Amino acid sequence: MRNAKEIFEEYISKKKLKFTSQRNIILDTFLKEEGHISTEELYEKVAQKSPSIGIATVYRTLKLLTECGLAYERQFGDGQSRYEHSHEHIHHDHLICTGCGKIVEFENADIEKLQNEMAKKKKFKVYAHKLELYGLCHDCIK
Amino acid sequence: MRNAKEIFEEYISKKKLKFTSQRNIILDTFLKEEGHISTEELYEKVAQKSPSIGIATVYRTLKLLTECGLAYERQFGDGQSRYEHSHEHIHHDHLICTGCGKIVEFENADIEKLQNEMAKKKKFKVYAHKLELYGLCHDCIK
DNA sequence: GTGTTTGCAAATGCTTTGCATCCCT
DNA sequence: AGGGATGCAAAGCATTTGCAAACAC
Repeated sequence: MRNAKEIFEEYISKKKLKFTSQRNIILDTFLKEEGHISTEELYEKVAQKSPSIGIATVYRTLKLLTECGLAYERQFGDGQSRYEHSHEHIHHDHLICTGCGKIVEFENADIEKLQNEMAKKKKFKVYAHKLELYGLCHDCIK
Repeated sequence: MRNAKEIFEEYISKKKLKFTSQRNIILDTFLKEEGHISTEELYEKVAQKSPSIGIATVYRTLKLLTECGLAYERQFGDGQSRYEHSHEHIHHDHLICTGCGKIVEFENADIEKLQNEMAKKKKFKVYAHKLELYGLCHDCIK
């Protein structure tokens, strides 16, 4: 299985783009991150290693990572996009606690199967999906 | 079954807010609308009836309608929030064509059942969910 | 009357873009 | 060498907010 950097380099060269040190650092930092990171948060982590990198470059690189399928973009309704890596992860969905903001991931093959059946019925070819359940977690119910 | 205006008036009085002509017009306009309307689009429709209403009031009223459960807020990734009415509609999800932007609604009780089971397993009490399938519609596959 | 709401404009927050310079290839 | 990439600041959007005047109750 190709690793993330190989996928990125392949995408870069196929599009006749350039593999710069900034893109390398941003990719590494992104891959080390678990969970759902915002551009701002990623920028702060990147700036620790390389303070001269501008946030615009982080935005531009995150867009590239999304295009080549290494990152998933998600909007949880807090006014900014959040990203997570798709590589090395099986597909999963999210339970979001509206009390404390906690995000729990889950994965359910039966739901996916039903989704695909539904898409077929509506004559869609589905490439991606988002499923988010909003509610209160165990701690916040009290 | 209470109609939308009753629900809104009830919410307004419970919160000791005021039922103004602007809120009335915005609610009426919103209810006449089918599908997924953005704040800007709703503002334009409202302005046809009552040009003096400002867009800030539309934003504020839409927030109220969301709070009292009459509107659902959705983000389809085009950079703005879109709203649809929840009243008089059974719950449904969306198929979104990334080719032409078409949005098809569907409803599937089996998926909802699985979602609730999953929430229970993770000890969540779920109040809302969003399910969106992204892909190409029949016309765009060609 | 009094506290909320409104319209306006200014402010905010996230994201994108123009441009001169820099740097892969 | 040459075209894409970068950092910066400015621009762009959608959305929110401060405030004085207007209004609902």
